[in-house]
Amino acid sequence: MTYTVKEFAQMFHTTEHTIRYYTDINLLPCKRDEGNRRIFDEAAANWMRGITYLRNCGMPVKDIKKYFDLCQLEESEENLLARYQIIARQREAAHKKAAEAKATADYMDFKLKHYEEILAGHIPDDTNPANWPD
Amino acid sequence: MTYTVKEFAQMFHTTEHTIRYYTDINLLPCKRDEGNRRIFDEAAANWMRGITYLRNCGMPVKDIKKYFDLCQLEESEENLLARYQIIARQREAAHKKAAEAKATADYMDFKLKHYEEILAGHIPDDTNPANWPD
DNA sequence: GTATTGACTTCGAGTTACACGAAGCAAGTA
DNA sequence: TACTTGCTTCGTGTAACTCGAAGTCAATAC
Repeated sequence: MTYTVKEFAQMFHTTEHTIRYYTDINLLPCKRDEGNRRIFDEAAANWMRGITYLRNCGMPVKDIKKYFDLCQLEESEENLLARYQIIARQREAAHKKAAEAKATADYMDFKLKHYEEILAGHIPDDTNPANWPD
Repeated sequence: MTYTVKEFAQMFHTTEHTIRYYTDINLLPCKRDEGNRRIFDEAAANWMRGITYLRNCGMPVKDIKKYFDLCQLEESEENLLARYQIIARQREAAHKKAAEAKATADYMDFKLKHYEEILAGHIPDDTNPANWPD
């Protein structure tokens, strides 16, 4: 099973621009068909999945590239440990982000309810941000 | 109670650069002392809290500015409804982000455990991203 | 058989949201 | 008096896209 740029972008909920950008900077490997068009296979999809998760951790593309370079080096205890530490750090970052995102979602729930109260006429419109609660 | 740029940045876990940037683009209001230095008060802190949450929703600073402009306009049913809809949309975005961040954190947990298994010698090193599981 | 359409290509410039560093001023300390 | 600290402005740099122009190529429309 192979995919075009368009299909690949849809699979990962991103844009064709981004996919091309990743291939151009050699972050995402791809082959070409007779017409020089990019084609992606399952292996590329696995790379892309990894990229997506690491980007969601907030990891810069340059660092992801370095990590993938490590993954493709000959295996050694040192190399393995280095990769382990990278993943451990990114796991930490991911949990931090998740907690922050949860707090934001909770606050927005509160905020929306507040607006609904105002709209229902139960409380006055006090939405000027200078008056927002702590 | 008033705050300097440095204090304000620390309060919101950001950088002085960012605080100055926000004041420069008139997103965050601030006064000046006799020495022309920025000073922030509780009202500014409330603004900044709002900015922080809305940024965490993924809202662009330009849109946040527009929202704050609405907040400071004369009150009307139309205005109120417009603000309500903005907040509703951002609440949606926040929940989406939170779910995504949770999924990422879960995946990174799995990934780290996988590495720990490898380090413990229970399974071989199969970390080449081309072999990552679906 | 030509024309048009659609999907891809490259390449260079633009955008957002900061990040950084130089150079300057003002107050406090050695 | 010199130095340090902490701010100031201003202008450039950066990351990760994002967009648009211009070209290629194959398939369908007339």
